[in-house]
Amino acid sequence: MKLPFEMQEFTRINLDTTINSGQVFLWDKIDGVWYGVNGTEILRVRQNPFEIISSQKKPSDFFRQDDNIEKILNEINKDNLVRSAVKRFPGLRLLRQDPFQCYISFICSSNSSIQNIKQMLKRLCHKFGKETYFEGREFFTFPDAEKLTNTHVKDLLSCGLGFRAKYVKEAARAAYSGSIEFDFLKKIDYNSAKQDLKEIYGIGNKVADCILLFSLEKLEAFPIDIWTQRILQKYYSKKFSGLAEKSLTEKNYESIHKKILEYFGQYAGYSQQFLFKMERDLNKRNWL
DNA sequence: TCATCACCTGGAGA
DNA sequence: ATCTCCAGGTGAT
Repeated sequence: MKLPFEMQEFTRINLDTTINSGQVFLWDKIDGVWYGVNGTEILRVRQNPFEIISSQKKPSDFFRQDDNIEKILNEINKDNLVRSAVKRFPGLRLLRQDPFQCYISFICSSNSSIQNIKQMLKRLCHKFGKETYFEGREFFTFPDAEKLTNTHVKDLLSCGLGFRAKYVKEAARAAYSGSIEFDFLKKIDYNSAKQDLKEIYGIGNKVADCILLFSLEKLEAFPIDIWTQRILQKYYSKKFSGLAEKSLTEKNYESIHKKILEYFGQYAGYSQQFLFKMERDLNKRNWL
């Protein structure tokens, strides 16, 4: 009999845990209140009492409050490891991010550290975003595709993007020209959307999965990075018949994902978030 | 198809 | 102080 997660402890969103789980980069806690940039939207979120204030008349459902978390938790609850991760991080949620920001953010994430990624994105906003005032504070929105398309690579370099600058420029152009269209990617199935994303210079399996999971409604996406790989090797090498021990080639990545999906089900991405959070926390060393 | 390697940059550790 | 090493990968041989 599976352990049912139905207590309020698990269904209430925990902001600290969720924001500090490596999904988002442009969030700051000021005087106990979280402020974040989501595309052109600025959010102000308080934990207790729980309150979300958006700069937009029509706020996005950034925190995925429409998710049936009880059902999801029970569905991914396949073994003791996931069970302990869910228990250890009650209130951890996936977020629904602005697709363009998410797309650029994870292109910037390659071979970088979270601290660095935050710096890069902050500078991108400061340099190319719109200055706005919200709740008595100054913010810079995330630049749009047009703005980033029309910027010089050297200006991207000045934001510290390094070799990612050319990726960002090209990716922005693809979004601006319409050769990649997020609303369309939301509608089509996971595999087709992933294939389209991987056409973009600078997007491979891992980055594509992050974009799909965090902004394009593909909850079966299961990004496999160095940490996920470690998790698979440490705890799942038997269940997944040694696949996790091999290097992460194109075919292997796909094969692993297939098994993961069979095992964890349609909400596999949620299981990834819990496992990732747990493994990173285990290895402390201020990873955020 | 697969294994190697270079890659910008900034921060941590030696 | 100065250096090495590495970080949520990807693209090119």
